[in-house]
Formats: sequence, structure tokens, C-alpha cells
Amino acid sequence: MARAATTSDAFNAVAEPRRREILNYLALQARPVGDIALRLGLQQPSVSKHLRVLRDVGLVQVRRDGRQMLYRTNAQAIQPLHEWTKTFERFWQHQLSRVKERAEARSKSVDRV
Amino acid sequence: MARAATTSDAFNAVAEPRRREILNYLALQARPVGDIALRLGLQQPSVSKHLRVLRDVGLVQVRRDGRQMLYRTNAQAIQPLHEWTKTFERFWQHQLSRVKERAEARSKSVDRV
DNA sequence: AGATTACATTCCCATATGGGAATATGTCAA
DNA sequence: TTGACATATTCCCATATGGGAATGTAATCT
Repeated sequence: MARAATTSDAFNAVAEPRRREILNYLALQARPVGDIALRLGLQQPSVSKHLRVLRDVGLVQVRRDGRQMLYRTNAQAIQPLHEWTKTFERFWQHQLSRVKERAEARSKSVDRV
Repeated sequence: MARAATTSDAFNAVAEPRRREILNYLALQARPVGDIALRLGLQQPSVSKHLRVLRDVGLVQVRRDGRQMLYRTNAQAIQPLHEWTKTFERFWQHQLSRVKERAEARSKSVDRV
């Protein structure tokens, strides 16, 4: 097997930096494709393709408005990623406190010098 | 350009499900490669390759113990992902409350039936 | 040194990109 | 209907997989 498809899940979809930018931009308000392309400095076909991936995994939703297609971020689809990363929260807190302890131990030995 | 390398950042590295499993397993305690392979039902070379990717982006740390290499998750490298997903938290809360409101509106109209 | 154990790397290959360019599809206005 | 505008899709291609198999490398033991 090769690498999993970008459309296989939200983790693969958001691995691409431009798709994260798009999600950031569309979180506050729905926007048409051309506006996204202009704002993020991308070609229209490129934006359409990224939106297709995001849509396939439910990260964005669309509605038509005349000739335009208005896309907006579906934040709920990001929640699973948040949950997964959250399970590591207590570990990085532990690690930070250890770093702190070591720093304090070092400053004490410096005092003794 | 093609797809970005899995080693380009943590987002790309954790897109692969087995790598997430490895990170989960190594969060509590450092483990040798063979143990990981056995526990997760993977081939040893496969585990070594995944660990190489995780190490390149700083998601795991290693130390030698005789013939073994002990890997452990570096939770701090996951924090940026947590931060990014966190920026969407208020949006999915809004969306959920909207769903709630609509549900309540519906139940009221049902009452009226 | 020679054998064994534990990992890492390399080679091969089917598969999936993402960008550029060109083209197709869909909608509205005159 | 014809033309213009807004998106979507297709084609081509360089690149990067991840798994399997084989091989390389490092550390330990006798």
C-alpha cells in the first residue's frame, strides 16, 4: 500500500498547510471560491481541489448562492483531532514541570558555586 | 510539487494511523522497538521506519539501552496541533448550541400539534 | 573471533498526491 | 440563444510514500 488518501479522514486532510489556511479563513464566515483564491493567493482550480478534499471528509459545508458556491468550515469535524491531541495534555504538562525542576536544581547548584 | 513529506511537520507525521497508535503506546512509558512491533502487530522494519519519521519531527525521543533502543513520546511536539484545533473550539460550541436551539424549536412545534 | 540478538536501512513497486494548463459544467443576464 | 462569469474536473508529471523482502549495522555473549 502507498500513503493513505487525503480524503481518508480529517487527519490526512489537514496535513496540507493550505487546507488549514482555508479552514482558518472559513471559520468566521462562509466565502465563495474566488474570494478564497484571491485572499490566500492561490489559483482557482487549486482552491476547488482543496475544497473537494475538505468536503469529502466533512470539514467544510457548501451552499449555492447564484453562480457562487459558499463554503464554510464545519468546526465539529475538527473536534476528533482536538480530542486526540488532548489525551497528551497531561504528559506535556508533566514534561514541562520536570524541565522546571531541573532548571531550579541547576540554579541552586549555581548558588553554591 | 507532490504531497509534502511526512517528515515536513507534526501534522503530516500524525496523519498515518499507525504512527498515532505508536504515540499513544509510548506516551506512558518508553519501549523498545520489538515490543512496539509485537504489541501493535506490525513488522519490525515497519516500526523502525515509522519511528524514524516521528523522530525526524521530534514526536519521539530515543535512548539506547544495551542492544535496545528505548523510544518515548515527546508530548510537547503535539502541543502545536492541540493549539491549532483549539482555535475552532468556540465555533463548534456555537454550532452545537444552534443545533440545540433548532431541536427545541422543533419540540415546541410538536407540542403545538 | 564467531554467533546471536535488536534495530536500521535499502530496494522495489503500486498508489496518491498537488500544481499547472486546458477544458467542462452550471448559472445568470441581455 | 448567446455571452460572460464562477466553479469543477481532467490530464500530465515529478515526487513521496508504506509494505514486503533482503541486507546492513551495532551490541552482547561465549
